[in-house]
Amino acid sequence: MERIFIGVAWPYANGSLHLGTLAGCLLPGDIFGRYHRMKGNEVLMVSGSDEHGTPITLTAEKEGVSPKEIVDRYHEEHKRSLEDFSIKFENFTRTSNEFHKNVVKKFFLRLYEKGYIYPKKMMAFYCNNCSRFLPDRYVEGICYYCHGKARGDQCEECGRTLDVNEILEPKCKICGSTPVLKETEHLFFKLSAFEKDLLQWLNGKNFWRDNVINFTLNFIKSGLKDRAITRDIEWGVEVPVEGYENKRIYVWFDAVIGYLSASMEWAKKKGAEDEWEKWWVEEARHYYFLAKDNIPFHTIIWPAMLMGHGGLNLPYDVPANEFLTMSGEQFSKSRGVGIWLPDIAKKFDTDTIRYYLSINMPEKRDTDWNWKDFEAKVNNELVAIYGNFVHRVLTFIHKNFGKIPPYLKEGEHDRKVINEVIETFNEVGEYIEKCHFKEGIKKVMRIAQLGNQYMNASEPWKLLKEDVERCKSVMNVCARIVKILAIASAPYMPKAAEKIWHMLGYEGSVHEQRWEAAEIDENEIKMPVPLFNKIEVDKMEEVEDPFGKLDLRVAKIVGVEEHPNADRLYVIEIDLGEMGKRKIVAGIKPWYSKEELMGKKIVVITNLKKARIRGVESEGMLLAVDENGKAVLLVANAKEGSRVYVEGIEAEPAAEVSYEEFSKVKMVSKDGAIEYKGKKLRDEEGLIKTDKPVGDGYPVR
RNA sequence: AGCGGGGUGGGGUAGUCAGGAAAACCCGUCGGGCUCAUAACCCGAAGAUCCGUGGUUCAAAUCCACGCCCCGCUACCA
Repeated sequence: MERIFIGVAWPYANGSLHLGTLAGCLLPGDIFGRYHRMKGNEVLMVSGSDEHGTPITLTAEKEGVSPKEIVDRYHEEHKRSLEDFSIKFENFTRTSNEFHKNVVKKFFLRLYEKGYIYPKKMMAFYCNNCSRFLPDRYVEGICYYCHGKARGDQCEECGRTLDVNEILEPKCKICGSTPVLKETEHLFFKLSAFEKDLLQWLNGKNFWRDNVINFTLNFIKSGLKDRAITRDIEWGVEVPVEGYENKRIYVWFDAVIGYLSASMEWAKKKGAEDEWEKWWVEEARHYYFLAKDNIPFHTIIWPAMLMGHGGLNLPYDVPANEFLTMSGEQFSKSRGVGIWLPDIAKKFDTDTIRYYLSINMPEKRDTDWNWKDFEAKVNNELVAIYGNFVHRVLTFIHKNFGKIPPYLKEGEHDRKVINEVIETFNEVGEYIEKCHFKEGIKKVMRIAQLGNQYMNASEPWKLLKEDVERCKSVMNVCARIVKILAIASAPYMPKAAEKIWHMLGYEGSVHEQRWEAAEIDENEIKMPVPLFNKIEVDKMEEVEDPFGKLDLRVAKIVGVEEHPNADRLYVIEIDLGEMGKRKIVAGIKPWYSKEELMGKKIVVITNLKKARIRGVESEGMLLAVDENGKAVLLVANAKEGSRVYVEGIEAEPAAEVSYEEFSKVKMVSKDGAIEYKGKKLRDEEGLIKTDKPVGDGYPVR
């Protein structure tokens, strides 16, 4: 028997859970946990809602409620989603509860007393208007070096890490006003002190996934910096040090300690207060399930914190996953790309989703959630191979015998088939143990396939008339395969496995069975009901083409002025017919004179988020081909204000699209016209053309 | 910009670290079989310059070099 600790990354309580979290963290953790419980190992699996930090306070302000209300809402919703998707934790708790806060404070103090936490003064942006210090990502400005867009402490253009005084024209992202630099003192965690110990610890981790170990080693080699672990906010865990009453512990620092506090809380609720020590102090293997963006927290920061604390177990393995994408696009709460667990749980049997995410898990690379593929895999694999095998066996037995028949007369292939099934069953377990969940579910399906093949070859429907004893024997073997299938699939599809278990006439729960390829008993069986139904993904589920969100129009240039503070920009007045006139800023001055532009019919995106460009507001953007940095305008034919489109994509313009969304739409030059996904851009009168000849394949911006 | 991961039949993936006969699996397509079962299941076939170029080797998807393309991370999106 072994002790297994399973930590699943804490979902942030600022929104609903989406499929990415399920595919990358919750589901692999759950499969692993369920398997080990069946294996007879002692499992402690914990996680909870991560409820502190600035984003939550901002959401609260936006909605005019308290942060507590926000986190209460999402914590409850998360718990419901976990139940919907059969994710079983020993303890799923939350970071805003007092128990957790106390553990964090104790942990913090211990590091403080051991000298791993020290104070340091620093300069930070303070917004007078919002009356608060601004976290890095809420400051936007211009990079001192390349004059590109700087977000927080980093320039998005040149990638340089910026000091606060290297950000020009800083703006508060919340209110838009200019923040000032103000001195503040924070407590820092001496991460740098752990470099050697971390490297030594990582030395034995050559069994980790390539991406995890390489990324981690590289991260350490590039130098560990001490990080501030307090913030100037009110929402969070109080700092247990005098003079810091107005500050709170930084959210990531408090969240990872949750693994420990949740374990302690579980023991306490159980009435065995010291039992957490069995996992944290005594020998136990610690696994953490998370996605790739979270790697350094679990392979560097948390281990360093544990080392600093002393006497606690470090991670054994961190099988981080890649990302699940949505038709190639990354899930994003801010951009609203994603599928939310509460929504999808209403529409489909959650085991079908667990199946698709298991067989399509982003273990080694990003994988794509594709609705059509989901439909195909559920219908052609899960229903047809797995569901149908169970159903044909059970209905045959129910109809002809009423109970599972005994094994009376040997057939020549029986032994061979059973051995192969058992071998495959064992492989399922081996793969799960190695965290190769995808391979594991494939082996589960292999068991069903073996069953189908055996039944086909044995033709019990013929034997029923010719040789009943042999028929019974064949069905005994089939029933046993069904039973093994139920056990093998229990970690992956807990509800379906349980249904099979009961249909086979067993009492209790399949989840309490031992993980073994057991013999079958002569149970009476109930009227079988199909396990899964075929699904149909209606059009609404499919994400519309991002092109459809753009509102592209023909615009006539009616005025051109020079931009007051920029030498490459024009401020252009355009006429959009019925939509009226408006001003846009365009960087085409080096290539077009004012006279050339006047009266031209061009293509403009009108629902792009308004942007202030060097002090002048631009209400849209003109489209041009970027030929190695040189702009070439697109020219239209139809009257101003009319739509520009490609055939076959329905135009459903969003109220507003961000620049990022726009840049996802990849239009390129081709034969003097513009193509999107191989189709030509056009208006009512004909194709959109380029103003001047341009080579093929250049992007439109 | 730096770093990490990836590019394998029409789609989705395994194989790559330890190089070796026919590049494996699921879906789709085509042909056949069967009828117990949710038009299911079973068998067979077609279909791949394994991103490109060059190199090492008796032998390269696999090792090396260069290049192209996708994704992510860079400390607050799983």
